[in-house]
Amino acid sequence: MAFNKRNGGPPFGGLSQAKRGKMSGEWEDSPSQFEEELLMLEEAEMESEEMESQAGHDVIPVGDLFSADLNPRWPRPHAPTLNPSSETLVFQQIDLDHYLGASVAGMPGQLQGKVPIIRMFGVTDNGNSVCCHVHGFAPYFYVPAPNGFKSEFLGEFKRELNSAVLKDMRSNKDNISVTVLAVDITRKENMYGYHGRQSMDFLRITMAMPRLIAPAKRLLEQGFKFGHFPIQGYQSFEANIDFEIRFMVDSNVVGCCWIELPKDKWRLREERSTSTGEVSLCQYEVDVAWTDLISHPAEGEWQRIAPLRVLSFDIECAGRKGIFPEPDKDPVIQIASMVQRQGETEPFIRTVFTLQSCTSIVGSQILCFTQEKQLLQSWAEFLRTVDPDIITGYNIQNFDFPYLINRAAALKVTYFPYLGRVRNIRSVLKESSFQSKQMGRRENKTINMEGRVQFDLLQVLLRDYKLRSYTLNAVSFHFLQEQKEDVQHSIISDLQNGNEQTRRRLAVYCLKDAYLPLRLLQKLMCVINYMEMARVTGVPLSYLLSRGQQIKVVSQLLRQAMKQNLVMPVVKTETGEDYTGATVIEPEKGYYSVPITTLDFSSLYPSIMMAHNLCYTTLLQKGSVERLQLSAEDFIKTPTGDQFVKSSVRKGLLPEILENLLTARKRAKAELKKETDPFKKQVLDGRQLALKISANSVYGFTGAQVGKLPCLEISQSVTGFGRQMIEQTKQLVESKYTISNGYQADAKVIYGDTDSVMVKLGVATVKEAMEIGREAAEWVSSHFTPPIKLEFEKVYYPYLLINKKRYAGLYFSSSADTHDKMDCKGIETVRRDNCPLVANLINTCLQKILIDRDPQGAVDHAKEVISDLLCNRIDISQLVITKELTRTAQEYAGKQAHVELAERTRSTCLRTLFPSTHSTTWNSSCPNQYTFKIPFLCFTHCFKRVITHDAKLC
DNA sequence: CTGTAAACCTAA
DNA sequence: TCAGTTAGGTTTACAG
Repeated sequence: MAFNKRNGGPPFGGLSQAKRGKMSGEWEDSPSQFEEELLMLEEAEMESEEMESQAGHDVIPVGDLFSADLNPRWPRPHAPTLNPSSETLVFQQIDLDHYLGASVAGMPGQLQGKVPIIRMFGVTDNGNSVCCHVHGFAPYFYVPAPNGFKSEFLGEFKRELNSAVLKDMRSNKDNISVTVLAVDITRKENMYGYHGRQSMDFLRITMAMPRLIAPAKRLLEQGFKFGHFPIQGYQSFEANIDFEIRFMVDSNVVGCCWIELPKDKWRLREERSTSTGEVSLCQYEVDVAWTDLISHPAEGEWQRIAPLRVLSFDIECAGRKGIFPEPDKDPVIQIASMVQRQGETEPFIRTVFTLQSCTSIVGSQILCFTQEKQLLQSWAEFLRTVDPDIITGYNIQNFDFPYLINRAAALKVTYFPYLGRVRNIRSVLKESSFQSKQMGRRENKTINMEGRVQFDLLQVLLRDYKLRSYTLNAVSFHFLQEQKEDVQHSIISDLQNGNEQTRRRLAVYCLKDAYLPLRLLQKLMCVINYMEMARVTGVPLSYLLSRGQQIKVVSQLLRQAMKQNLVMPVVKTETGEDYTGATVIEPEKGYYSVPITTLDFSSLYPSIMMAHNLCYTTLLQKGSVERLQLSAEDFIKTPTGDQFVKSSVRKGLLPEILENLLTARKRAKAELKKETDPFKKQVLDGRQLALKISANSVYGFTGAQVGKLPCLEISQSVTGFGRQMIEQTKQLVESKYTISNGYQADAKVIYGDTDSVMVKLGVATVKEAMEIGREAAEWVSSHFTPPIKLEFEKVYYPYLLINKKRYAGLYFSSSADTHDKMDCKGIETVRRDNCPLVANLINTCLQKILIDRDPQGAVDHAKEVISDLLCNRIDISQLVITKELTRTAQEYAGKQAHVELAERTRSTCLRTLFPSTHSTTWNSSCPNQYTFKIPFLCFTHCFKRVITHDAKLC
């Protein structure tokens, strides 16, 4: 395990390679800081619980592991008996899926054969787990009714389609006799394009199970004949919607919302024995009709979060020297787990399962096993007993879980791979790879775990944060200023093969690796932020980590469309030409020792879509203007020549969604200001963030050519308006702020990108630059349609404009007297494809130029560093590009890789500072002289400098 | 030596 | 069956 994610440790080379002899002295000495923390946890609990369980923290023999007497904390709190006829059941839903099963007597839906059943998992306020089977909801899609269709043809259509689908099946192992459950006529309108608010007859086709939708759709598209109607192809609508999303949209359920089952409307399942008895491990297992459940919008008291159980774990494997551990050969020797209730600050279960004996660790429980099989078996039982709602860890998705599953299979631990909440569903490993423009090619492993959300912290960080390194050690240091326990992964096997003391050392390490993800999850408020995102966009929590951006927009679009009786077409994806994006104003490169005012359009693309009512439902396709006899006041023509009706004719769905998102965001921000409870504050902050991100992804959705519903007319109109606006802004500012209008100087827009302009107003102070900036923003805004708004954001003083998308400056916004920060865009300091030496050097140079205003100092500093580099006086860690390290470390393990890498990065570094394309790297007649260039020094009149050194270049 | 893709990463 | 957009700078690899 250590190899993949654990190349953290101390930066290699920086610390001496620990030898066994030295270390054995070390670990018996003082306990680490982490051990002291564990001790404090223990003491705090002893006080509050008065020795509730002494056995819980000793090394206990296997056998009575799961007895509540020995481990009272493991199981969930006792679940009071509920009477369905007189009591309601209320729970927060956290995961949702569907399965095919026998119908349950008394519940709606087909009676024969297998029926789709929605399964919701959740937790009550009391911390009890719930599994709720929702009955009677069937998948469906639409096709337009053919011309001349009448309701008396419905039966025939249904029969013909049913037999066509049956015939199409290659095998029918479920022995399905009915595929089409129902066909109904309904009035709907195609959401793509404006057709004069004409609703048409649509056939709503309900299928027996979700997987029958695709063949039915295909058969109808290819050409379908029924009754006396001629053969014809049908365009399908909403046939590509996930069944879970379909259910959630139709029943008004959003991700992580609270569900109420009214009294007398639900049924409690009996013990396992009967055929329709309990199938899950949950404390309450119930049945309800889909029309009977009540979904509460996340407002007021329904914003709260149930006391979810979050389990974090980490495994250690005994790999062979220099070989990445392989599950069919190398044993799992330890598994550390920590369990925390969402909202609390510390884990209440801290345990390590070890192979062979292990000295006790205060504040945690150690369970020792002599057989690896038994260790695995018991850990699986531990997991099922603790019954976590959320499982986290570091790289658990692609390493720990797959390793455990494969190892358990190799050792034939039959009852290991049942990690979900449904008794008879085996957790299996699936390997898949997918591709996207955003992420590139990604190989991924997945394991099904019904009812539990896998929240791999590495995946969260990869999605939400751009970091130089994603090792647990680096990430912990970055966010927590804390690091892993110091154990080199190369000695893990030695520690295991030592004695109970050395294994204890390993256990502390393993525990900490389970603890850190929990701390990070808390610090970054992942659970809250993701829950808010699930609530705002309406998708299940698990989709946020397993799926892309589009599903979130689809979910919102369908919800909005349903209100207006609009249906979404299935479009075949074909990639065409790219469309034109934003304008980047040609920069007037240089160093500015005067204040530069920056004006920004806030939420540019969303506000353009709102201001001009751009939507699928308002798009006028070719010939529509004539056909619908629209007058010039009814529609607009966008800069790209596309036409859309105005909101007076029809208000678009997308503008509506965006308005809802942005007003909800304003409200959340206002509430955030008033709120004093820190916990509620976190929730609100998570929400406003989710709302902002959601608003910004709507534009991208319309432009995604390989997507669910691309509409390039919308996206190219949006960017077209944007281009027009930035140009107009430049002209407005430059025309008003002139000497002839009584201002100190002629204003000049020196740069601008997409939604911003940087203006040299010719004023001497930051204060003036701010004042005029505010006034200018307001004045320019008045030239645009609301809610488009230009805002004054900041003043840069001084400002170094290197190139398009590359600049730096001191950022003034809160005060005119002191700068908030040094802002760097696009420069080596913010790029992750440079080694730290380059980033630090450039950063220091920028500081010297911008803060100290000492360009010569920058040059001197650069000389010094480069001299150190040439003379081999630079620490290896400064020369490493982390990405390359992780790649190379796997190619050749061990120290040799580091040395080779250092050589490679040293030359990379030299190339960066002595770019061959721009200047001569060295003078061959004078081999000790190098000309170096830091690209922006040219703006400070210290362009090329010659450095002389007397070291040999490696 | 020059020109040009491709790879990478960032700005917005 | 799944994947948000375009613009643009910089370095590297490679062909001619």
